Amino acid sequence: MTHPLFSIGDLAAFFAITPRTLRFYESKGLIKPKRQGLNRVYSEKDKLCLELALRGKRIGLPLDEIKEILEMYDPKQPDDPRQILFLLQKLQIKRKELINKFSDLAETLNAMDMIEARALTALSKRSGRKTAQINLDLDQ
Amino acid sequence: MTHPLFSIGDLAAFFAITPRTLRFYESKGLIKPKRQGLNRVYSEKDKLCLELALRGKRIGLPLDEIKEILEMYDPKQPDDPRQILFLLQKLQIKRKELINKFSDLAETLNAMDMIEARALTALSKRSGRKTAQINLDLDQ
DNA sequence: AATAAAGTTGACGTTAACGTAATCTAGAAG
DNA sequence: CTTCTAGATTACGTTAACGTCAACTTTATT
Repeated sequence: MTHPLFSIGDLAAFFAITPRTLRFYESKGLIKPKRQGLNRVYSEKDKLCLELALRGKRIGLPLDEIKEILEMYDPKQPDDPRQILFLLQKLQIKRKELINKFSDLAETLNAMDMIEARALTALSKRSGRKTAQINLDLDQ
Repeated sequence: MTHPLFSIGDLAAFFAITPRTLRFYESKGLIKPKRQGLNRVYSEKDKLCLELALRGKRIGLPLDEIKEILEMYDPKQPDDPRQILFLLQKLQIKRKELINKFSDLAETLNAMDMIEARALTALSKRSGRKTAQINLDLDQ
């Protein structure tokens, strides 16, 4: 069961990013692939880290924050209880930030619902019938 | 009931941003304050737009996307049903993007839950008791 | 042996989103 | 009348997150 390894091109293609991005993330300490000679070799774990990182990006987190989260994710658990406590505190803080984003997202979606409702009534006032038809067209 | 008006300094202070940011957003077409002579004068509506914009920023939207959303929000509804339909389509697209962010956020929070669980068990294995105490300290 | 394909390391370029500094103006306060 | 103070404009500076290009190496292919 030797875990699969990936070249920089493989991984870039898989996530639809460029090799440059992978090298850049490495330079920022987000991923630390092994080497075979000069060439980078990515493990399954590196792939997973990258997935987490890209998810972080999609929700608008800067790379240094993503790095912090990845460091917490590191399977090398700290032994010292004081360090664990510190990690738990950081987790709480990050969690609150993310939950705030959650409500910001929810409110933004709410606002868009209102816009849609307004547009739909404006439309039905003009076209009389056909509203149901139009809704069908729009939902997928 | 004359609606309240704000200077650039007022509004900046209210949202804890700088006047520069307000001028910049104006230059990008996000807000269009009136003028008294040279000075910008912000209405309640401008304030609301700004609130939406800042919310958009917090969830990681770029300014040009925020601008698109604000334009949809514009109370000047289009008359032409074709334009309304176009707006509804754009809304659906944006909505899906935001919902994707939602799930990304949820999964990221999930990952953090797993990290926390791991850290908590690692902690309890070491410190035996006291786990409940620690949880109390951390929640809030 | 020569060429193509994929990878490596610099190093400079680019875009977004402001920060910052200089200079200018209009109104308020002493 | 001078002196703040707030705001305006212009313009250059900055940071993050890569893009792009040049020059070189290694491996695979014809």
